[in-house]
Parts: sequence; C-alpha cells; structure tokens
Amino acid sequence: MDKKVREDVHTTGVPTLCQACDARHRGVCGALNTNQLVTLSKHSVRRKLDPGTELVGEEQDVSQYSNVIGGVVKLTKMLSDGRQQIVGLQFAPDFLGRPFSRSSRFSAEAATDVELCSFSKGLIDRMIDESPDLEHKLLEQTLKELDEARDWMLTLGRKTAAEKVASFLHLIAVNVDPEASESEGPITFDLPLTRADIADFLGLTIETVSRQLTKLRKDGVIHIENNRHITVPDIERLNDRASL
Amino acid sequence: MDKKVREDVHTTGVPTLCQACDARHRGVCGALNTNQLVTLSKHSVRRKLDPGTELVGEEQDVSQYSNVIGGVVKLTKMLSDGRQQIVGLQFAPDFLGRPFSRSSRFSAEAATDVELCSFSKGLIDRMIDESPDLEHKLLEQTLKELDEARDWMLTLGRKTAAEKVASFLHLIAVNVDPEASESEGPITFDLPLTRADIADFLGLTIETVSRQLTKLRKDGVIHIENNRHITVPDIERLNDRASL
DNA sequence: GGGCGGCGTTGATCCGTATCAATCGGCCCG
DNA sequence: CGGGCCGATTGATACGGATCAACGCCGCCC
Repeated sequence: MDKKVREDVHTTGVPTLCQACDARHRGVCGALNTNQLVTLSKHSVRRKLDPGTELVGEEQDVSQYSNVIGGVVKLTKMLSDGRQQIVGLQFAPDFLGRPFSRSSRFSAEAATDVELCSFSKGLIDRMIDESPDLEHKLLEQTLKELDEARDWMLTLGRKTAAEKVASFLHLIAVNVDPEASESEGPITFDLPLTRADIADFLGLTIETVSRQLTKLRKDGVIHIENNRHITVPDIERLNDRASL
Repeated sequence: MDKKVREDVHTTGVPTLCQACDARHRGVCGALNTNQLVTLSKHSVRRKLDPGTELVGEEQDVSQYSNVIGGVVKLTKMLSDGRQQIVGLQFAPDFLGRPFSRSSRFSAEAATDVELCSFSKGLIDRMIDESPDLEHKLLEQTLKELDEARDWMLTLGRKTAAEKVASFLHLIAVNVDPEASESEGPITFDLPLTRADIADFLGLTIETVSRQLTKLRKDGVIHIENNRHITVPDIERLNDRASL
C-alpha cells in the first residue's frame, strides 16, 4: 500500500495508532488499507502498563490484540507447583495475540514499563478474512517467533549456565538496539528483566544467574552499573561465551 | 473449496498427491483450487526415505517443500562442538518447509521410515501469492508449531529428567494415535525415535533416558517390548509423572 | 558358526547447578 | 532517622544428571 495515503490518514485527525505500529514495519498496521486503518484507529486504545501488570492469564480468553509500542512483554507458562518458564519476549513493534484461538496458552505480563496499542480481536479477525496482506504479515511474524523459539530450545536443552547467560545478554543487545549491535565498538543497554525473570527465561535459579553475571564481569566481558545497566566492550567475546 | 471437485481431480487420472495430504486436513493441499491441484500434482514427487536420511542441512538452501505422508521427521540444531537438540518433530500430515526464507535454520532428517510428497518451493510460493486460503493454512500450521515449541520450552527449562521422559511418551502417544489417546483404556504405540534421539529431544543423555524408562517400567507406568514397543495401561498415571 | 558393530542397559563416580542461608544496598514509609 | 521490604550477591552444602566404563542383546556378514 501507498505510504502517502497512510500519512494522510494521520494528518486528517485520526489517532496516532499506526505511526508507531509500522515504525519498523512489523506491526500489523502496515498491511491495512485506508478504510481499515480508519476503522481500527477509531476502535483502538493506547495504554501504558506498569511492570508486573498481567495482560492475559494462562488459559484465559482473549478479546484483545495489541501492538507493543515500547517496553518488553514476557510470555510465561507455569506448572501446577509454581515452576515457571518464560517462553517468549515481545519487543516493539511486535504483535501480541493468537489468531484463531479464543484462549491463550500462556500468560502475558509487562516486564518493564510497557506502552501498548490495543484493539478488539473480532475487528482484526474480520480484517484478516478480507485482507490477505494482513494474514501475510501475521504469517511472517509467526514464522519469526517460531524461529526464535527453536533457537531458544537449543539454548535451554544443551547449553551450560554460563552459555545461557551470555546468550541472553546477546539476545537483549540485539533486540533493544539492533543498529548498535550491527556496528563496531562497545554496546550498552539496560536489562529489561529482573534476575528472577532472567532465571525463568533461562531455566536457571536467580543465584546461578547472579553468579554467572559476576563471573562475566570479573572476566571483563561485561561491565555492570546499578544492576541493570550493561556495557559490552567487545561483542565477539560475549558471543564466544554464548557458543554462538 | 468443494470436496466433490477435488475427488474429480483424483478420479480423472491425476496423481494421488492430495488424497494423502488432506487426510486429516492439515496438509497444504486442502487449500488449493482445482487448477492449482492439477499443476501441483504434475510437479510433485512421492518418495520414501530410510531412517537417518537428511532432507535439508542446517543453513542449507531449500528448494523443496514436502508433506509428510507417513513416518516421523526430526528437526535438529547443532552447536559447533557437536551438542545437538531436536527442536521439532513432524508427523503426518504436517507440512515441511519454511516460506519466505531461502535457507533453513535447522536440519531435517528422517527419524523413521518416512514417506514424503515433495514439490518445488517456487511453485508453492507462487500459489501462496495468489491463494489466500493456502496462506491461511500455513498460518494455522505455523501457529500450531509455535504452540508446540513453547510447550516444549517449559519441559526443557523446568522439568526433571523423569518428567521429561514421561512428557515425551505422552507427546508420542498423542501424535501417533490421536484417537486412542482420547478414549479410555490402555494405549500402545512404537517409539519412532532411538534413545539417542529421545535424549536430543529432551536435553538429556542416553543413559539418563534409559534409566528413567526402566524406572517407569519398574513402577508399572509403562510396559516395554523389544525396546521400542510401549504399552501405557493408564494414561492418567503417565500424565501425573509428566506433571501435565 | 563366530566375530563384529550398533543400540540399549546398568553401575560407579564426578561435577554443575539447586538449595538453603546470610548479608548487602536501595527505597518507601512511618 | 529507623524499620522493613525487595532485589541482588555471596557462601556452604546437597543432589540430580553427566560422564566414564563395562556388559548384554541382536542382526549382519565373513
């Protein structure tokens, strides 16, 4: 579809939904036509969530889809005895929601401050029916998530604690600042997750995560400030630790 | 599309491609129109593979898609030092292939005797462009695989060896004989994987897999004949062991 | 028939990560 | 200012699964 047309939509007083959504061309809105955009904009809500806010519970019915505008959303599954595993992290501008299924198989929770653009599921489902572009976009995002999930299965099943933590840092570096991680030179970023979340993502305990982080720090692979702020002087050394 | 039409295709001398593909409505062929079916049938090859045959290598270019007609295909990823992880199992009538990407991110290998129906990637990619139904089918299969991958991440990250093995048996039971696992009474099936493959799927060693299987046998949860043939007298007891 | 190789089981030991416990620092609130 | 809470770190110990090693079973081929 034509970029100019979509700009017109926004400049004629329609809410700012899609300026954010397709900022990096992965939100659903890039695949909609003008009419659909206008309709969607009228029925969408922009909202901010505090860390820990639950968006959808496991097995719970879902009536909303969302685009992640900012922050990180964690997708978690839990066993009956409380053991927990994070099965995915959604960064801006990921799409959040499971087409063709009424209930969610995991819970979605804000890991950081999160900014969302939410809209009714039924509306999008109807648009999917009439718009192949939208379905194509969804297929691409789903395939990407599947690739990521499978990559992570290798990490969960076969890597040591040290490699897992290094892999995690690499993943965060790539996702919070894709440009910086491409170029040369030191990379710095803030961890969007607590130690407990990192442990749940890696299938480890908080103590092991903490120990491995201090080991990386003592070995000079990373610098840590205020528990959250990370500097990686040489990304290659980190990748070696991650067995990438 | 109309069932009668498709039957006509087959009864008028066109190869049997799609009788198998849409047997359980998950192959791609169920979403094609008559013209596409005829074209595809002309350009498709049915073939049998021995266990261990590699279909696609990791990072290798893919020029073929396939439907799995029978047997089990394992998708594996490997680290540079040889550690291996199975990231997915494909049963009939799953679709095998990664749209929108020229190279595969994992290798695909026959775990058992496998029967396939293969066709050129370019042909299907063109049909995807012109047929929303096909894309819809692919999206559904991809979503299903994503759900399965995320379920397995919980198993890999948070379950004990005993729970992993029980979870694996449950998964196989459900996939090789979906009907039997729904109804009451004992379930029996053949393991499609060697102990080494099971270990690679579960992120364990063969020794641990073996020990956990004998433990389940000694506890009367399963019976084993000839290393491969399994009987589960009471599926509930197995599920308990799997923490399902 | 006998040897051999692949697959699986079982035993002894080791090591990595979990568990339990204590402490620290920052932050909020009384 | 002091107390209490939460997240993180660090230390001591326990334990589950990996590793190393030996052996059994079975089919295949010389």
